[in-house]
Amino acid sequence: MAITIYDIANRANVSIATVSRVFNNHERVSEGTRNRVLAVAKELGYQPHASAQSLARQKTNLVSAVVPMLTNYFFLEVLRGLQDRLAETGYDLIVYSTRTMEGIDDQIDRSLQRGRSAGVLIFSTPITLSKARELKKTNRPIVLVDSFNSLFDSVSIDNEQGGRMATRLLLEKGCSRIGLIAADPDSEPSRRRQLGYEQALLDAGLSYREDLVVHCVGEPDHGFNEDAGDRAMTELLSRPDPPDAVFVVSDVQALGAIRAARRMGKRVPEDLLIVGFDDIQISRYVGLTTLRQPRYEMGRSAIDRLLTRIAHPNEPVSHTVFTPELLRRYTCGTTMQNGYVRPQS
Amino acid sequence: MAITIYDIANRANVSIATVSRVFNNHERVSEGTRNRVLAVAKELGYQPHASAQSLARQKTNLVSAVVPMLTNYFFLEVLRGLQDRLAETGYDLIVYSTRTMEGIDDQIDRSLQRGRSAGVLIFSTPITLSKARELKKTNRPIVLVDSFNSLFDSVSIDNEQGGRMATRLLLEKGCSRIGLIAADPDSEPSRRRQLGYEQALLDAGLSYREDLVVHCVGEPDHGFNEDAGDRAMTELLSRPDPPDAVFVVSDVQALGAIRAARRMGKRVPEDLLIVGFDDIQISRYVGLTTLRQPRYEMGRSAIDRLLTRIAHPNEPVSHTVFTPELLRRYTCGTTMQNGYVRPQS
DNA sequence: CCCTAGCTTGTAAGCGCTTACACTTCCAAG
DNA sequence: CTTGGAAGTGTAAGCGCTTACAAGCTAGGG
Repeated sequence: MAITIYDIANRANVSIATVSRVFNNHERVSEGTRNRVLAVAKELGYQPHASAQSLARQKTNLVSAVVPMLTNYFFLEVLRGLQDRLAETGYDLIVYSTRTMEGIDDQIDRSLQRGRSAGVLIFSTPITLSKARELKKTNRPIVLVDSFNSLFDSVSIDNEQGGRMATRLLLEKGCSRIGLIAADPDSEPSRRRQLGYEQALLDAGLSYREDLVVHCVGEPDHGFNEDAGDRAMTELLSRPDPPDAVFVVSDVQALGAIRAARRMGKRVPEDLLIVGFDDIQISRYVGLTTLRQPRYEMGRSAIDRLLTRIAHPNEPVSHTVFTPELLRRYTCGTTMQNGYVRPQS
Repeated sequence: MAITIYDIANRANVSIATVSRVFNNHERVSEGTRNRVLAVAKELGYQPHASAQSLARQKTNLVSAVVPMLTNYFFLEVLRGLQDRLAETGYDLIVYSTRTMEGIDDQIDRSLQRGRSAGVLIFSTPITLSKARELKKTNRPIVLVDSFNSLFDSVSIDNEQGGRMATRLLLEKGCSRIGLIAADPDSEPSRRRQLGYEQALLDAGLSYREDLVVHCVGEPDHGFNEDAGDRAMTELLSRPDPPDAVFVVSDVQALGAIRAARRMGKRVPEDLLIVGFDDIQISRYVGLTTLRQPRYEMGRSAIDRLLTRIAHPNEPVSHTVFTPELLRRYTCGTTMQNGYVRPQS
């Protein structure tokens, strides 16, 4: 078997307590003993056993992240923020991810298992009321990222504000028939972005026109996919009085929407302005105007919150909200300079 | 404190052994007892303690992945493959990632800690001979992904073959001054791809011309970044007899290379053909001809190997090599149909 | 020379679970 | 009526570590 603290103790002629002390950097160990133990440990290639440690210490140095659709570039960037921050703290990260929203509850339960991790980050997952109560009862440190629930700490983005910013930009550009391509109404971010859209219209004295709005329902990933965007735009453009600009609630959908628009003979941005949301990696290359989420910062911030929560279980719940940043690019009529995207001929 | 197996045992009037049996689906527990225990457990919201379990069982259901540069889209896709396969097995995944190659050895050591995980996947990391011996000595299940070492199981791609395919394509297109933009020579994939390039030239009766080759050295991420590609292309095109086609060993670099070429007045693909490597997500939109790595499959395959290794520690080492797939797109003169990329005006 | 304080180290009791082994019933076969 | 075996359950010994408490030792003060 592998070598344990006992083997070291034997060889170094000390008790296991002393060996443990050496490895935990207790003072109160004489220089001589410490060196002897360290030497033996090195010679034998000793490593403390992680499970035994966390059992005895009554705590673990693992943290979990539950992530739906790891496909999405969004998470990658957030994860990077997490990891960078985590590296500074001595915690390691378990990633629970699922392709679909179906399995997500199981993953959450799993990640919550006692003794597994010190706390859990739950990404982009709307929490039902009953689930929230259930989670609260576990009394485990939990931080919601990219979603909101008053019972838990959260780090998210101001989706409404984003929706407003997008719509306002299109209004400024002189558009009057501003359409909306939303995702599945199940999706909270989508709903909030839509809300922002409606407010901006109202503020501008325009009324909400149902014939300018399409929801992507019954699609995979809550409608957050390219084909859904394509279909939605196709639908929108075949209606009697089609829009002269469209706010699409996500970049992935926007990509499909652009494709559809061009296929149907609309020039973007000459005939039709488009604004997306998320600033996924591709958007820069395609010249898609969009709202950037500070993903990296959100990741760091989320870990910070979680660690604080772990340290102070009873402090009041706190919510961190980031404001998205508007990136004006080609699809809203801004001239391009990056060498990839060219105006249509 | 949290509820333990003892609490359940008390309330259900059985011994802790029986409770344990119930939770481990032992037969030899009468229907009645089982139900009673389950009922009590549910009522009290009991969950077994993960660390205690793995300590007692002498094994864990965690698996680690050590990943350099989580930035890279490459890993995301592989991780997806991993997770999908993992979900079928009951294992969970710890992700160790680093921004740079510096910290990678620490992460490896950390991931290798006893009792932490049942096995480790090491990504895209060249292993020095001494490190290899050291790792071998730990006797832990290890699988190398996207790199090769005869001492360990590995899942990788035939980089040489890929380099050959890329170069041959450019030869077929009638190019005679085929350049190469490589990454840092420290990078094994880059070296191998270059090797393929050289072979293909030789096979075609052409000689290797040093003035057509640029290595990206002293750059972040071993030269695998857009700006490095930009600088390399700038350099290449300002030489006396510049290439009429360039094989760039990675898509990220290729993106920068294209940007530079266009800035310097070269039309791609009219004046200059370009082939990349990796098929990152953007490539499709930009119309970059490239070699696709079957990332998803590699992920699945890697987990399979690791699980096999965990189950049979003494079987001989095995190597799985995938062949890349050539994707002919716009930058090698193929007509585009996807609606994003247009020929230059 | 004794006593005490301060270091250093050891002893042992957990942490929460698994599991070999032992024990008690109960029932069918002899 | 024994007896043997199967079924159901309990006892207790770990798994490898941490840590409160106790004990041994040294040196300095009175």
